[in-house]
Amino acid sequence: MELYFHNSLTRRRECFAPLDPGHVRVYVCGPTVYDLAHLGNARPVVVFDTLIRLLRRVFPRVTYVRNITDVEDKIIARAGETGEPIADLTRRTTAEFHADMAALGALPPDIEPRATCHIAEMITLIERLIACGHAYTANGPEGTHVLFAVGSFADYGRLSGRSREDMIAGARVEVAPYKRDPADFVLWKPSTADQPGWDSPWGRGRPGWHIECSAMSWRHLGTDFDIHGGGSDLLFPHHENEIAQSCSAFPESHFARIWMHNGMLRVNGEKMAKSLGNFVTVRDVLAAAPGEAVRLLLLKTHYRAELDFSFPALAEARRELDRFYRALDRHPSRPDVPVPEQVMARLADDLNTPAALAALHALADRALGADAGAAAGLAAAGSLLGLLGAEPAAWFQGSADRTAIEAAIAARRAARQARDFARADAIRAGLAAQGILLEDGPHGTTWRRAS
RNA sequence: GGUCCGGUGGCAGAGUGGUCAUGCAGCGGACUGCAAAUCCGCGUACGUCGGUUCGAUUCCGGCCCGGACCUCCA
Repeated sequence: MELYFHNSLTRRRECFAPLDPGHVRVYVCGPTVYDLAHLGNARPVVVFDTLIRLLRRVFPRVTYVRNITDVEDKIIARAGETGEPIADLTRRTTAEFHADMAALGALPPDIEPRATCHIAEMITLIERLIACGHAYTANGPEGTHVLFAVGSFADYGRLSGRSREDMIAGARVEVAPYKRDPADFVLWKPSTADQPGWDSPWGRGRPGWHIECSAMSWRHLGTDFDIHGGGSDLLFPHHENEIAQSCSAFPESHFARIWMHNGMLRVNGEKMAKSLGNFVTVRDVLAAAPGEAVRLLLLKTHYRAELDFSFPALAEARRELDRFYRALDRHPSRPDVPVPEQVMARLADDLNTPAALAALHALADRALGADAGAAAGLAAAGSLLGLLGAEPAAWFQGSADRTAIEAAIAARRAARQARDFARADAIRAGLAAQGILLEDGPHGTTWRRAS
């Protein structure tokens, strides 16, 4: 099956042809670990998890690398504010990130490199860049910086589609005096005694942000690989700088072939961001709905579009899952079948998850109409999307007090048989007040938690 | 100011040059003691003004509106 993806670099939909059809290699920018993940941080994780699941169905081997940024000025700042040692802060936050992403049904990457474990590779890369004239050292008040010379890379600005003039005209930051060109960016910077630092040819210091991804992708995927992903806000400068560094250090290489960027999560029309204070953490959202509903909410919008988050939308995603699970519940024994063609075709077209979900609804319709094959197809399609992995009973009933509920149902049955409908309805209303809904069917009464 | 993306029915959200998205909500009906669930049916959607075309929501241009990036950001 042929896959097509929108390539940010060419701004076009392209047929996906891996460099090695026997081994697809993907790199996605991971979190900076200094605080709990918010839902915006979770979107690329869920989106690219879904992409990886699709790639694994189509290609024999996939290596998925997603880094952890554990050296960064925000981490230093946070540790300074709270007094928590940096190593503890990054370890704890990484564990919280893992737990939150697992709750959203995201499988771990194959390799999760940490920046602090790749300082040597970064230094090697920076030395190469200096040697071939793409980087230079400059002395500031705190010590020696190494900067990338943007002017030395002819293609700079190609990914983000901006000219050098644009970048200079729009510069809102004060330009450090040691820069030869205002657009030059830091590869290595000096650390004071109380900041984390590593010995280097330029003295004790720490890396700039961008070099780590060039170093880690090189180390784990090689100089050329297939897909590089991340949020659209990383397009510039982060990804632009990665390209400049990697392609300059390895002039014969092309770095990533396809760049995929997910759209931003919004709240009330504005980007969700820590700096705006309008974020909801994954924890907040998980307190309001099961992780699976959160995942579905994220997949209901195409990954490249912006997505406006709201709690009512989350509740709607949960109701949608009720319908899927109801369809599965009709057919308790479901053979393993391939993912239906309709679903595959839609995912193969730039990971069109909303269109694929419409196909899942069509399968649910048929399953509710007693088509067991459709139920099996629905389960298979759900599995590809990282959804519908629970047992319907677990989805509908969760951890409610089964014994008490069944006793109430028995009492209500007796009342109904005596045609005491007032009492029967009172029992039903009492359960409803506890969030338990009853459904009378031809084979007796079943119950579920309200959604 | 520069670069880029988008404006679809009550809401969410795909897609297409010429009968259908889909979901949620709503309304009517069937079923039910009443509900719930399920099933059947319903609602003249494509920001605006021009252009191309036999025909445009879909292509092109202007305008209006929203958002992202240009600084840390998923």
